Amino acid sequence: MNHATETALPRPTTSDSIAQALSLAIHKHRIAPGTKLGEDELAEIYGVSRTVVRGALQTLSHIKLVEIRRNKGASVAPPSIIEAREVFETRELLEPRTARSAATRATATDIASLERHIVDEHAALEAADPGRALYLSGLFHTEIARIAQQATIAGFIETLIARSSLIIALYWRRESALCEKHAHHALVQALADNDENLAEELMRSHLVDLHSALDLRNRNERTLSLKDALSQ
Amino acid sequence: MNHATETALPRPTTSDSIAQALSLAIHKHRIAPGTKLGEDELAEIYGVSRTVVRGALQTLSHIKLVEIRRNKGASVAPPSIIEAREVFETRELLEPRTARSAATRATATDIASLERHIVDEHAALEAADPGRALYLSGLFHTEIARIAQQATIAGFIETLIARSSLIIALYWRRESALCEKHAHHALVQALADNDENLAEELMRSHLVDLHSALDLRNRNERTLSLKDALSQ
DNA sequence: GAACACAAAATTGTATACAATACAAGTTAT
DNA sequence: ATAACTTGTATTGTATACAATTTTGTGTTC
Repeated sequence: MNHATETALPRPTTSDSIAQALSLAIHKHRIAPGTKLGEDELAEIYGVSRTVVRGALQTLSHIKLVEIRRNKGASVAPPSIIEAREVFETRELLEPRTARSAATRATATDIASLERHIVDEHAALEAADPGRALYLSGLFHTEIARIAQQATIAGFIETLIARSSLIIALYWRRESALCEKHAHHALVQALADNDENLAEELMRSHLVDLHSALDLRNRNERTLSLKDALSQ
Repeated sequence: MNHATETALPRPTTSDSIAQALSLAIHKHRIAPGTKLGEDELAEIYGVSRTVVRGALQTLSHIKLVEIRRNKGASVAPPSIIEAREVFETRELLEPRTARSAATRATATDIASLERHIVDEHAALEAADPGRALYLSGLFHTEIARIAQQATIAGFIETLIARSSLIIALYWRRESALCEKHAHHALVQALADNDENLAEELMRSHLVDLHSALDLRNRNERTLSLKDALSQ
């Protein structure tokens, strides 16, 4: 049914590349929480068998980006308010400490990489592509975790950021702008100066800002759900 | 070649139950790190198709209990020294805080459950079943995370404990005894008294004790040695 | 006897076929 | 008209078949 099949995607061969593609689409808010992810549908879109799609969906379910219910299939996970609180509380526990480690270990190359991220992020905002901006914003945090050289914690943070994307899709208050530009920039400065205390504190307050920009009283029933979102 | 009689098999039907069974066997040190987990072999043992086994292995690889290399198959993960340090550092970051929350929230039922765990643990030790004792010891920590009512962190801790089991298999120093009985008991007491500070501190020192009972300078190759395997 | 080349076997990756379950529509009965 | 039941269709769960890759074994050459 989807004519975009040809133009759709590079050439994902393995489950992981499909998981990656789906993850990206979810991060960029091209697929909304709750959207059904039918196996046949995805198999056709990506030009592979259901076997491969199934592997990808299982991978994504492990990081709680998708929810699989037995005999019911997979759909993009819609985090509850409780889960949303937990995710941000956990981020507030892990990331400041990680930022501190990153400040200790950051090299010139690392700083350059982070600054490039920020430039891209600004470009996406100017191009009125908030989905991409959000995705890059998450990548920024992931990158800091990588710099901290704690692969285990970095992995946890990565899943928390993925879930944050879903949470933002559901609970973000329109009123509050994505005013992170400043926060990220200041953070990079602290890392460049190897100022551990400042980096930790900046990260903490940045996360608190993010957290408080959510409306965790009731869910935004932003509707949507068309699979055409996948035609990159 | 192992025979089906070795591993206990209730009646696993789905991937998850097989993952559970394998996970248990690994926790109990019935399967050593590095052991190859052939798909056909497992499929025959559990009486299911490779499809199902594959799903189980993928699940276990997500929590880093098994390692899957493309076209090479799955084997029980052998954590490196670096990974071992990371895992315990992360536990030392997460679990004391979690114990604090648990102290706040623990109910009489929770305490009873933990005490039952301890009794089982002692029983396993008396029965000279160190594998089961180790498994129950991990379950004790998992249970505390559950009591703390932070499902997200509890999930992280669960995977850390699973990996700890592998780490202990590789790096545990024979000299240091499993002297946790006391530590666990004191911890339960603190939880029962809702003494948050004490619970946090006890958990912290307990983890430090565990950590220091590891020899993280070079890998113990005993579990992989052929002669040991054949001498029994 | 060691090293290389190549063929055979075994194992994993992927696709397809079949079985089981859930969902929707239509029928009948009260 | 509503409720319960039945049947048909769509979707997921599992098994099998085939393709691709790695590993193993053998034979040849130096």
